[in-house]
Amino acid sequence: MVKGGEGVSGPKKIPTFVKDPRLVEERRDQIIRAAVDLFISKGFHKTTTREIAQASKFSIGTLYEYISTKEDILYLVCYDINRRMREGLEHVLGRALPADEELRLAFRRLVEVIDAMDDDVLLIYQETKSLTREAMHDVLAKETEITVVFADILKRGLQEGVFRLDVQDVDLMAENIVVLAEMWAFRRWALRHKYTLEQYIERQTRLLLSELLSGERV
Amino acid sequence: MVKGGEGVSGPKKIPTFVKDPRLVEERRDQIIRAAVDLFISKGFHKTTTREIAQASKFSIGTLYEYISTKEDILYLVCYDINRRMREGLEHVLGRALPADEELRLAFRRLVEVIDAMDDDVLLIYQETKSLTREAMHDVLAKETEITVVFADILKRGLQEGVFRLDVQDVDLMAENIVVLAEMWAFRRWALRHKYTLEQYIERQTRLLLSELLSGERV
Amino acid sequence: MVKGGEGVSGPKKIPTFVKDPRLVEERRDQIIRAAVDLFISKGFHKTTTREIAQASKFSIGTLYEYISTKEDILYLVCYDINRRMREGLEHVLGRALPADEELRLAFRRLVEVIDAMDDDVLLIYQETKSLTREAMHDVLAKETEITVVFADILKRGLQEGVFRLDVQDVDLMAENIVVLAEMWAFRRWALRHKYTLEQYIERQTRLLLSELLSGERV
Amino acid sequence: MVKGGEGVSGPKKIPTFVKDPRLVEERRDQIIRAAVDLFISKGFHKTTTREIAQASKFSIGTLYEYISTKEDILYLVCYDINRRMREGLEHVLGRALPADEELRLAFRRLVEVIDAMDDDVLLIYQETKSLTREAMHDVLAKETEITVVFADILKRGLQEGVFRLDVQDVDLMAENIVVLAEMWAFRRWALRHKYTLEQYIERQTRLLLSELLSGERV
DNA sequence: TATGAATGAGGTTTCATTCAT
DNA sequence: GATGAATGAAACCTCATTCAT
Repeated sequence: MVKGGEGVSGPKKIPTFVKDPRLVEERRDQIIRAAVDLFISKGFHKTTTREIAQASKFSIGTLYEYISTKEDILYLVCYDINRRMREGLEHVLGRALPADEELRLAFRRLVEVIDAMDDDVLLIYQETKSLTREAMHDVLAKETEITVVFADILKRGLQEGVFRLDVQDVDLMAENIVVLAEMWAFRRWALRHKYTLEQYIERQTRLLLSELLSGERV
Repeated sequence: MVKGGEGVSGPKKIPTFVKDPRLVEERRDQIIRAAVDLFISKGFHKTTTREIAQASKFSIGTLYEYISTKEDILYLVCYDINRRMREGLEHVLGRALPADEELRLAFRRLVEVIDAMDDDVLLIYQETKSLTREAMHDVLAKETEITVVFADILKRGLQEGVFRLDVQDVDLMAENIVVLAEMWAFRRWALRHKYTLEQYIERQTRLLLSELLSGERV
Repeated sequence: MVKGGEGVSGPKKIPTFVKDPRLVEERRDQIIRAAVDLFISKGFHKTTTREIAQASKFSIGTLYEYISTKEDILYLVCYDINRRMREGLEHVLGRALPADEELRLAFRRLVEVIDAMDDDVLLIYQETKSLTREAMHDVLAKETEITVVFADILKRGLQEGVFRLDVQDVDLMAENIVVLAEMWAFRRWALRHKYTLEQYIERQTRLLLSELLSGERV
Repeated sequence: MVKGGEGVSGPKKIPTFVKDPRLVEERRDQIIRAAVDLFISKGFHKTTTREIAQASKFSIGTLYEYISTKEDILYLVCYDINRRMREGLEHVLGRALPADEELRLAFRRLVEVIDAMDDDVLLIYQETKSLTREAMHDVLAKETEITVVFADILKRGLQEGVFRLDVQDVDLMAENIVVLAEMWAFRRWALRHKYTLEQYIERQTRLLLSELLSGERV
């Protein structure tokens, strides 16, 4: 028998033997919660499926009812991390604010979210390459959504004349912003003992805006 | 019996059975050259020691005369990558240039070096965590040297009054610069199809200097 | 993940992945039966785990579901040998006999048991030292039980006035008796071509009792 | 080229490339001295030839000039141990003493020698089986010499009417005596914390002679 | 739907021995 | 005679995955 079910938990359909989609989602959440911790502390390759099953509180057999490959679990985990990052950002968007205020707020929020899930962000950086090409694209696409948020703010700021920035640099600038936020996670070994979270946010914001606002001191 | 030789190839002494240090260095270079390619294409965990031996053109037994653990190879590789990055940068330093000129040059050079070894940089980002704590510190220390280069340029620029920058932001700015350079490697999936290397360097340089130079357009 | 099951097969708990204790015991018996023969004919170190798996009629993977180390197998084997020796002796104990009669009977029985499992006894002598300190103590403790049997008989004989023996020599004498029985195994190269089993038992018994019975010829 | 030399170091000729017999003997002594300690502490199988070479203070290549197999080293070691035991005994023989006095003395001496080299005796018990059939016979033959010493004393005691013993039991009794002496080594875990060396010798001697001397208390 | 025992390919590492120098 | 680098078969053990119950 071939796995045919269509448990939905992201763009990529992972085969399952189980018919009830609700059950599939619930179980996969258990798997993700268990696996993310293990991947963080031991890395993907050094984590065994047995360990994941055990931490998920079901048997190895049951685990394989809901996924077909260990790599599927990595996909679920990576996708979920990016989803959580994206959703964490959502919170502060959509309010009717001046572009520079929204940028300030969104950047702060992003760094805060990353701070709260820094191990997860690190995991993404380190293990994404273990995914299939297809799965990797899915994960990166989710990541791109975050960049787009900032690109949109920048564009609006340009239109509103708040930012001083060549229009063709918008995308690059958005990319920079996201990377400088994630850097709080992947360079924490260099940053944590020099700055507090608050200091980091403030200084990066200052540097950033000094670049964007027309010449004035921020 | 414990491996006792002292083949020098970085701060951390890796035990070897072979007594001739010249030979040790030569053979370890072979190992590094072979391993780096394999690690890049398959990842550290999916590369087998046998493959490394084969690609190094000697037997598995010989391989283990020069290292004691597979992880040693990863250490050698990571250390070597950072060394090459650092050395690539060296090239453009020490000329008597104005700080902003030197920064421009150094940044350009760093991105060029990273472009030439982008796979290697990616490798560092992805596999460093597989090292022992001690080995990891060694590797990160080597990486820090690069940041220091930029911090020094920034300090000089401040003293010379060329840069507009709060003195307490120097280190953070240096860190930013290095990350924005390395980003060319680890975000290449997002950047390569938007910018050429030249475009990337120019735009990032522009953004960077607009931040540092006192209000003037660059 | 750590093996956590509790398959009982002696004082020392050997970890297993398998949950059903009945199965664990059954499979370990298979392992013991297969391993003891191999250890006898090739020695512990020259026997490979694959050979043990093969002789146990299951795959190497299955073997490692029931033990965690090759040394565990040696422990199981050694412990089992001592158990069998001890149980073989049990047979003749507990009848209401005069002390000298019981001693005669117990010694005869012990030598017979040892004769039937002489290879096993040799194995104990040769391979016990390959065990961990803890495991070794377990095995030696089991061996001590046999000495205690004889010490008890001697004590009773003293109380009943049957034996002529300094009370402080009881333990040493018991030790001597067991060693002289086991000697039939570990000196067989010197003894087998001079005496039959029956001759050996009779002569040793005679020498022994001439020592213990008060002056009379036996 | 085939090893052809005839370095003499016992009955069994071990091939060597080296012509000078003096050198061969000297070097082999070095090997034996180094190897015996290693075998005692780690066992024969867990000791590597590299370790032996290192402890012998010459290179692995040189080691193989004087032996042809790791097993040869075990042979040299075992043979040497038995030689030393035999020679230790020699010391007290050949004086014109009454048989019972000589027995007393010889037994005491044997236990003392064994006490001084108890690890070595243990080694013999544990590793002899790793020898080739031929080599093993050589080693056991050397051991038999010790038994013969005691058999001779017993025979003389019989002729002189000092001992009460069936003549056909002489060999068995001699064997018993040697085993009870060696037992001080191979049962030391059970004996050492109950008796001092002196107590052990005295008590065993008493038990022994009570068996041999005609009914009198000793 | 859930279980967990069974599988075996394949991973890392060791080490006795050789042989060119 | 001495050296020690090179070899590669083979050792122990792991673990993703299956499938009968």
